[in-house]
Amino acid sequence: MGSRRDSLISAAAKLLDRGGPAGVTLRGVGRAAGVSHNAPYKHFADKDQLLAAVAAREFRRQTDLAVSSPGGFVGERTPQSLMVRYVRWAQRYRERFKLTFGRWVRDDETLRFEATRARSILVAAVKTAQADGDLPAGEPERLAALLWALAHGAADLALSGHLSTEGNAPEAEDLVADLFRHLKRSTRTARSLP
Amino acid sequence: MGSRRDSLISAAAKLLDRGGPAGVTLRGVGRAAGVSHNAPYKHFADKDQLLAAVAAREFRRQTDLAVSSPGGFVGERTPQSLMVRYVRWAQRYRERFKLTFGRWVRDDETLRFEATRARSILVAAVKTAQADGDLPAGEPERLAALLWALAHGAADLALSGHLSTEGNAPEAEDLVADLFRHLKRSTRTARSLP
DNA sequence: ACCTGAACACCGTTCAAGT
DNA sequence: ACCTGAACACCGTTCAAGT
Repeated sequence: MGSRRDSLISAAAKLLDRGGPAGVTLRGVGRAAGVSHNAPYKHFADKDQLLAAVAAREFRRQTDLAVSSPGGFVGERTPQSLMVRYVRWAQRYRERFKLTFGRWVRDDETLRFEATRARSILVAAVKTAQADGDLPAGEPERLAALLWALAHGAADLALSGHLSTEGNAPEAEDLVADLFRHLKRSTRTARSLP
Repeated sequence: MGSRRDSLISAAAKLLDRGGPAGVTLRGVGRAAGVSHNAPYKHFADKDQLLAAVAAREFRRQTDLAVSSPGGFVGERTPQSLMVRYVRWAQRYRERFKLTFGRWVRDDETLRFEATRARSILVAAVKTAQADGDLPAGEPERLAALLWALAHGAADLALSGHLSTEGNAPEAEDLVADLFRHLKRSTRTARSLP
C-alpha cells in the first residue's frame, strides 16, 4: 500500500539531492513519478508536507541503519561511533541533512517521533559508556544532547565551509574525537575528586 | 554611496524575518524599496547574491556588537560569553542565523571574510582563557572550532525543536555551560598529570 | 550608470471534470 | 478514491528602451 505515495517521496528525494529544496517542484515530482503535476495533492496537502515526508523517511532510515548495520549491534554501538556515523551522513547527504532540520520539524508529528527515537538510542549508548567509565556521570539525556549538539554543529559548519581558515580546517570527525577526549579526561577528574 | 544598495538589503532582511528565504522575492524587495521589480538587478546579479549580501551584513553586525558592546571589551570577552551571545543571536534572529549558513557561504568572498574575522576574535579569547587555566592546552584554533561547533549545533537543534523530548528540553545555553564545565575539569586533569 | 515595462518560462495551488 | 487539464496569481530573469 501507499506505493504511489512512496514513489512520490523517492522522486522528491532524488530532486532534492540534485538541486536542494528549490529543485524540488511538485510538477517535477509528478513528472518523475509518471503522473500529472497535480496528483501529489492527493497524497500531500502541499509542498511542505511532501518535504517533511522526505525528511522523516531519511531520518528513519538513518536510525535504522545505525541500529542494524555491521558494527551496529548493541555492544559496539558507542556514543562516539554513533556521532561519527552522524557527521558522515551529513557529509554524504547534505541536502537531506539540511532538510531534516528545517522549518517544519517542530510541527510534523512523524519527524518529532523519529527524533525522539534517535535520541533514545543515543541515550542508551551514553548510559553504557557512563557505566564503563568512558563518559562523565550526570543526567544521560543532558550528556546525549551535548554530544548530539557538537556533532550537529561540526557537521553543519563543515558543510558551510566555516571551519576552514585557509584550507587547513579540522574535519567534523576531528572535533567529535576532541570532545570525547576532553570528556574522558573530565571523567577521570570527577573520579579522583571527593 | 551605495545607499540604494543598502536599502535593498534592509528591505530583504525585513522580508526574510517575516517569511524566511521564500518570503524574500526580488519583486517584493523592489516594492518595499520603492523601485521597480527589476532595479535590484543593477546591484545584485541574482537573488542568491542579494541573500548573500544580507547574510554578510548580519554576520558583520553581530561580530561588531560582540567586540564593541558593553561587556565586550577585551578583558570581559571570554569564550563562554561569546558563545552565549551566539546562541542568543540564533534565537533572536533565527532566519538570519539560518541564512548565514546556507549554500552560498562557500563561494561568497565577503561572507568568508566575515567568518574568518569572527573566528579570529574567538581564537584570541581562547588563548587568554588557556593562559588563565580556564581552558585546556592545545591548538587554540582547534579548541575554538570545538566551541563554535557546540554552540552552533545547540542553537540549531534548539531552533528545530530536536532537543526536547516532552517539553523538558535543555536550553542551548545550558549545553554551552556544560561544555565549559567539562573543559574546565579536563584542564585540571591535564595539569595534575605528568 | 540606473531605472522602467513588457515578455518568457516557470512555479504552487485551486477547481471543475473525468474514471 | 485517484487522477487530469485548464486556469490564476505569482515568481526569477531577460531584453529593449528610456534618462
